[in-house]
Amino acid sequence: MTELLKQVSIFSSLSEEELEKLASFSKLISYKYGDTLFFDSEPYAGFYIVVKGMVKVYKYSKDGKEHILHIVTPFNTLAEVPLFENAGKIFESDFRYPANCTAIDNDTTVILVRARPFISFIENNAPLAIKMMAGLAKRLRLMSHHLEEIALKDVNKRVASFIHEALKKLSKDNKPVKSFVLPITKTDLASYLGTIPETLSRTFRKFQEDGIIEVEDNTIRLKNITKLEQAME
Amino acid sequence: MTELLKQVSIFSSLSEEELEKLASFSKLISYKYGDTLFFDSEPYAGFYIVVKGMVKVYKYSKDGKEHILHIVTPFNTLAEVPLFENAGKIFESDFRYPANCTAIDNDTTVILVRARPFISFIENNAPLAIKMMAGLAKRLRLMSHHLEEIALKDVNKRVASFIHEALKKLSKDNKPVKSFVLPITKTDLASYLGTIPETLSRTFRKFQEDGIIEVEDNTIRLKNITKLEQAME
DNA sequence: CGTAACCTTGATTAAGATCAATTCTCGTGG
DNA sequence: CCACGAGAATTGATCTTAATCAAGGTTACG
Repeated sequence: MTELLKQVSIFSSLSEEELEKLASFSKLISYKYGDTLFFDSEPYAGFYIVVKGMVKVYKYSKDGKEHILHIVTPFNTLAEVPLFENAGKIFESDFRYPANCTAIDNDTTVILVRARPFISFIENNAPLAIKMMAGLAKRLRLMSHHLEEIALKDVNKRVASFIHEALKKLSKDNKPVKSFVLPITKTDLASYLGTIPETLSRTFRKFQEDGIIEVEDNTIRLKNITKLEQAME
Repeated sequence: MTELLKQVSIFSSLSEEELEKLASFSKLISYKYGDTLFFDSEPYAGFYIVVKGMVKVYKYSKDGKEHILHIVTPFNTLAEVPLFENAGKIFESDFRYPANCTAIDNDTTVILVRARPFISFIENNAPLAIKMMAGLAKRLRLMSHHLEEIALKDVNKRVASFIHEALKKLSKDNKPVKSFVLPITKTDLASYLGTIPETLSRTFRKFQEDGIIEVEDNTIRLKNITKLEQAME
């Protein structure tokens, strides 16, 4: 397991010895598509690192609508919030997971890091604390961006921005990528974008008719970057 | 200034000496209503602590719509995210404020804590790092709650929840509070709730007609808790 | 195969934004 | 001290967006 832990960026500076200590209170677990890692309000055991596959973190509204807060990909962490929120008072407070989490890849593997020993571990390791803080800060920025998208933009703009960002993320070294495969179902994507499958489907169709993109199953191919950028604003 | 710093919960464990060190690279600044502390994308100088008054942190959409991300009240911090996000690489990266921030009280005082010296300061102080992490984690939870509200609830439910939470926050020791004064303009509240003043005004009126609350200027008085709770779900 | 989940398309409806107009308050300057 | 103008709030009429409702088609898996 230490080999896996080493690949997690926040742990990259740990010594072999520290990694083994970390591994000693961690646990490797595998899931299939649709398996649930934890439910909202369930007692908190610790945080997770996805090492393979993918999971979604989401909430339900009272009437059963689902909204995906984020999708977590390999070597990223999730559910660290309760850990730090209660850092000082870990033995007194009963604390719980703040959302639901389910595997959305049929071959998903995660590491569960138990909360209590980890808190002791981090208390003597300021550099690690600062790295984890960077992770939290990044998450905060992503969530603030997500909120901004949902609060300020209509569905067309959200979808256009999503495609634009996805392509940008894949493009490296001045090599623009112009197509990608959706790693999740369109239903989940709709939920992540704060809409419903019907509306997302219509939006994709409209974008095709307008010559912005081409959609074939789960592949999205960019046809006209200028039009895409116009659709974003 | 150390007297003020001492009242900030994350600094509560610092020694007199440490507080003075902190004060040495901090700066007390006063603002009037409408004064802007910083703009989105402006170069990052450091984070702020509100010690008096109130500020709003907000984003603009392309067509000028404003959405308030959060309202910051005395002895809370803001704009710490860039600090940690770049913690390791503070000297290389040009980093910037991620949103706009404006005073919304005519007598607002803040402390600006400069980023670079603070990073060095925290690097040798794991307990402080962990406390700041708790602050970030709490912010993350609040933002996730905010996102949930906006993504999953209609305006009626958002307004009802807002009133319910405001009353709950003020109620202590089994002493239910049944009225409160809005600390911000209704226009700002509308922006925070992801709607517009017209819609908020109509919602308040409907709630009055339904006998849920009474609104007089900026005072909201609860008339029927059961109906309020029904309106929330 | 058969069932269930996913996706698409069409028709309808409802929520809430936009547009427009009026009133009120408050701070500023004549 | 009063007048003026700006921002805030309210109300009404209208319009747009996207959710809901309904149905059919396609794919994947047991």
